[in-house]
Amino acid sequence: MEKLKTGGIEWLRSSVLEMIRDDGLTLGDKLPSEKEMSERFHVSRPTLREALKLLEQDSIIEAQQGKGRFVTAGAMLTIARPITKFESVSDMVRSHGYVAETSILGFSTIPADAEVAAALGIAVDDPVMRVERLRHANGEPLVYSLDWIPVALFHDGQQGRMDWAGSIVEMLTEMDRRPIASTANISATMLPELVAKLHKLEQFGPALLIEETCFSDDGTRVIFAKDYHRGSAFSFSFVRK
Amino acid sequence: MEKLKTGGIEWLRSSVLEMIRDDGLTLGDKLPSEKEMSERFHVSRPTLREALKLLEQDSIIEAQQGKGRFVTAGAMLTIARPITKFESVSDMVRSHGYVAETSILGFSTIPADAEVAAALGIAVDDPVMRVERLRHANGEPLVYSLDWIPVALFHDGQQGRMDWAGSIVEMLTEMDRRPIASTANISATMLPELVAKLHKLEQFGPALLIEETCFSDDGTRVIFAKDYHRGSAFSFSFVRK
DNA sequence: TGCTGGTATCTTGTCAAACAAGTTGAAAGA
DNA sequence: TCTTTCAACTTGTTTGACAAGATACCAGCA
Repeated sequence: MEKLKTGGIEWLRSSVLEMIRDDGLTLGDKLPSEKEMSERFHVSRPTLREALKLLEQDSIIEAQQGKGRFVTAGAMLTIARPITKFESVSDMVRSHGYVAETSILGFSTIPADAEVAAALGIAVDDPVMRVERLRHANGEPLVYSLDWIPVALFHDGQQGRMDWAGSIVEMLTEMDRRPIASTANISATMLPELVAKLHKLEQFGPALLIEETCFSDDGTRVIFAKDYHRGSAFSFSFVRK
Repeated sequence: MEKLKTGGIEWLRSSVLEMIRDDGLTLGDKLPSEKEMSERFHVSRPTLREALKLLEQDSIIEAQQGKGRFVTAGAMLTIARPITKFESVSDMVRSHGYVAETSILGFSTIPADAEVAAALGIAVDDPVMRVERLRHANGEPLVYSLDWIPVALFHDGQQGRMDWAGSIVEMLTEMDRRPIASTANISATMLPELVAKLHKLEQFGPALLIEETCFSDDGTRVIFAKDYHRGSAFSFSFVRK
């Protein structure tokens, strides 16, 4: 029998999902038996079961010994761009339908304070590059961002030649330090008074503040970011279960 | 050989996690081979693989054919109470360290407007129970909540005898309509002016607004809720990857 | 000595066949 | 008609086998 060249378990997982959709299975409906599905997808039962277990973990299907597998409520709740999907602020702004420009409000190398040091897992007073930026569209401010990046990540003083207007994610990618995940914290606040006054953002209104620490694939913490999203312009979706 | 009486795949999954922790495995370290682990946990290789695939989906481990399985960055980012975990507002407030009281600001049966009808999947003008509540601790307001529940869920006019001061989740549980998941939307805003004025909440400040539609296990939409969390008192964590 | 290539052996990926255990429904018996 | 029994499904688990990629080692050769 031919192998699973098509792309492993992940392909099988989405094949089953596709089957559920195409066959019009809805909540409570019974899936074909493991035997039947393993024949339909040309895989063995153990292999199929690995894929089914993934769907089970997402509460999309449910198994009942002796009876079969059934579509559960999790299948109904899917979200296009959940906040739990890691993406750069630039991509996020784009996905909200804005064509935004980026202004550099300032950047400098400074010693890390206690908060930044703790977030990045470095020592207090270790040097970090601090970048302050504002994204805006049609003259309206959208996101006020603060980013801290450990200077230790840069080679031989290359931080001087950086293009801070672009995506920091892309910049780090070229340095082989692409951030792939983060732990984040979300809250509501006003812009810090000093910031609002300095950059004429008194009309910004309530902001959705996302503080996140980004990790590269080797576990290095590469960015600590505070992004103030203008409340009247942004909202994020997610699934709770 | 004895069966997996201890609790199925989920038990096996956490056993592996526990092993990673106890053996002090960190990022990039190699896990024992499948053969070795299946012997250690007294399960067969296919069964073990089902559990390992779950960890793989969470980016906690990574498999490389011919080399082995390795701990990846996802293992480093775990969060105690992620916002993606479904829980009642009461539990959430408690977990933030508040001993809160609930005040009923009002409740009434009204026809659903377009927004509520769309969220609950019912027709406009279908009757819904609207409950308006405020949670507060030490005289300080914490969460202003609006809940809409389809009247169709109640039997023979029992909505009059309800105890709205308790958790709506618990109430629905007794009606065999326990909400188990939701799709949610988060944004930052101020309290609606009218609400602030009517209930003396002018000092509430910026609020974290979570709008969510809750589902019971049979897929019925049982609650549409708008919860305004006081910005200065709440923040939520989650993992992005 | 130093390099090359093959081989044995480790790993994960997949498959086939079998049995255990829970569920269901129909046939057999009272 | 009602009850019991049993055969046939289902998922859960095990065993054994082979394929394919990675690695270490060792013999052979220049």
